[in-house]
Amino acid sequence: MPVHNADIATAFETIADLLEIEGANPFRIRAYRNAARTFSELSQEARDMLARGEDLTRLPGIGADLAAKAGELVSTGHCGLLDRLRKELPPAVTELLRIPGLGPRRVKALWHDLGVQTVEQLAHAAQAGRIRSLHGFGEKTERNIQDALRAQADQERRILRGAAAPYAESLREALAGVAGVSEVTVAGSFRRLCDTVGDIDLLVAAEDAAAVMRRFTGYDEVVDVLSAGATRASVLLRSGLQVDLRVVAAESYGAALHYFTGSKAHNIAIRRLGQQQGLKVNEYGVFRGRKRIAGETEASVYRAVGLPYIPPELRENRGEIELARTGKLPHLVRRSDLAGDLHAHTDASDGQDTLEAMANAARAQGLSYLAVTDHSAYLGVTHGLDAARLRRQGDEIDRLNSALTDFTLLKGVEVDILEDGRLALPDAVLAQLQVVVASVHSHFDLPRARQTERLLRALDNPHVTLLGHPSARLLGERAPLDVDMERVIRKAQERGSALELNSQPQRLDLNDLHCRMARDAGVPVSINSDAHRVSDFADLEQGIGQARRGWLEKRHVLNTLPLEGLAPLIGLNL
DNA sequence: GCCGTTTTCGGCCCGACTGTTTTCAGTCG
Repeated sequence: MPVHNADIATAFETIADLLEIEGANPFRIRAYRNAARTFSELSQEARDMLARGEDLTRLPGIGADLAAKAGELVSTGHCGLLDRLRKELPPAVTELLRIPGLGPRRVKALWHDLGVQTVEQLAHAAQAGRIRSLHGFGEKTERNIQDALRAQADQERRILRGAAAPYAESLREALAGVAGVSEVTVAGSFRRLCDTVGDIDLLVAAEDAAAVMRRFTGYDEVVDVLSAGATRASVLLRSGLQVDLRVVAAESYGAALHYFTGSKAHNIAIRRLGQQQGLKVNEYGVFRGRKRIAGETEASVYRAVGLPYIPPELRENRGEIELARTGKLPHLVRRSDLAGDLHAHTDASDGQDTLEAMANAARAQGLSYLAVTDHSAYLGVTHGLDAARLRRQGDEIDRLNSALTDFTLLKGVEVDILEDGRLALPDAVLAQLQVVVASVHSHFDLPRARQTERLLRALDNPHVTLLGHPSARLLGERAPLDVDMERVIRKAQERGSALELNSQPQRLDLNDLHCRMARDAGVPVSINSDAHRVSDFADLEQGIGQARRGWLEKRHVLNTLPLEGLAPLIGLNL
């Protein structure tokens, strides 16, 4: 069995968990966690790097020891340290760390003193009232554990950013209405435009924190107050969403916004950077000794540590700080840069609106071209088009184009990629079209080798313009295809094809890391709506957010080109 | 376990809130 980066990351994460419960040096534990992140975000397989004789210690946070352990995992599938830890501690106890309120010390006590290893055993121990007798535990803690177990059972961990937005917005409005409040911002992963969010983080600048706290904990959607102090509180909404609030004075707002936006890894890196310059960075400001030298705005915080402003979408400690230091931050693509859209449906297949309505809606969104890409006939459920219907649709597009000014409809199709990588329409039909989006809509669980070959073969078809929603994931519903994306991107590069960044909130596919891999490989990304109704063009905003997280600039995005610039790249005669 | 414009040793981000304690450890973000 080949060992993938995700396997290495899981091994290191488990080592970190077990070391933590053992009470090891916290910095050693952090080293394992950092390494897990490095491997999980790596754009190429460590296995391949080693095969090429590359040195893993060049990776951030990987020294001689961790490089050797990664090598051991790749060559043997095992890690001596992990095997030893597993003998000393039942690996199931790491599950207990995921329960809010349980950290390493308490997990260790539960296991050592009560023999509790699993979540089930924990529930039983709590039920029987055996936890309250442990040193450092009490009745309240025991009750909190039971509550946490119940909450975990019926709560999805992360939800779509788009689904969280209305809750965030109405809370924001409620708090903005409190007297003395000058600013309210939704921070956290929501502000970093992550595709999903685990909770909502709200930051408020106010003269009177107590009034804000009262309004927050008394908000009518709140079903539980998890904690509430003088400047910080957490609540649970009826929807199951957790919301964290922090209130600061206006003079600290920028520093607090920076702190509360994260990511955690970015914050740590910035604080270390400050530390090296004799500065202390916290949510109240940047301090030299006792003197505050910055904090009113985020820009002032960055300036104080010697950096230009870094947009929230980049704050993941994935190299943005180094780029900022050298003045080489990317100029991220914006919604207004989009000139067209290369993937949309009409009521000819599974869309809701007519060709003409979709054209008008796209134009109203400021776009100058739209590829009409209804489904191919293969999928019965979507009323796919065969050769004859595609021809008739083409005639209608010709008629509309002659009537439209400053706007062009392109003739296209979203053709299914069959199980073996062939396409669901004959080449002769595809050859008549201007835009061919090839997508996977079936056989999602093929083994990695076959799935990868399938996509490579589809890209080998000379008529394919771009690969639609390449991982086929549906957030919260369907895992991404098990596929070697590095090879797929390389193939697209060889073939001169593009990859889609599908803007549907549930897809956002390519993900941020794969966008960056495409960028590095010189493969253009097309940010498409995959609209099925006129209102769906609004989703492009989310696609742009994902693209920005993937470091894409205007020049990396295919459909920022005007039609005249796009045409030669996709083999189009205007 | 990593790392170096001050270090090859001795540091490693920083503060709020809770509960169990009687001054603070544990957890979280």
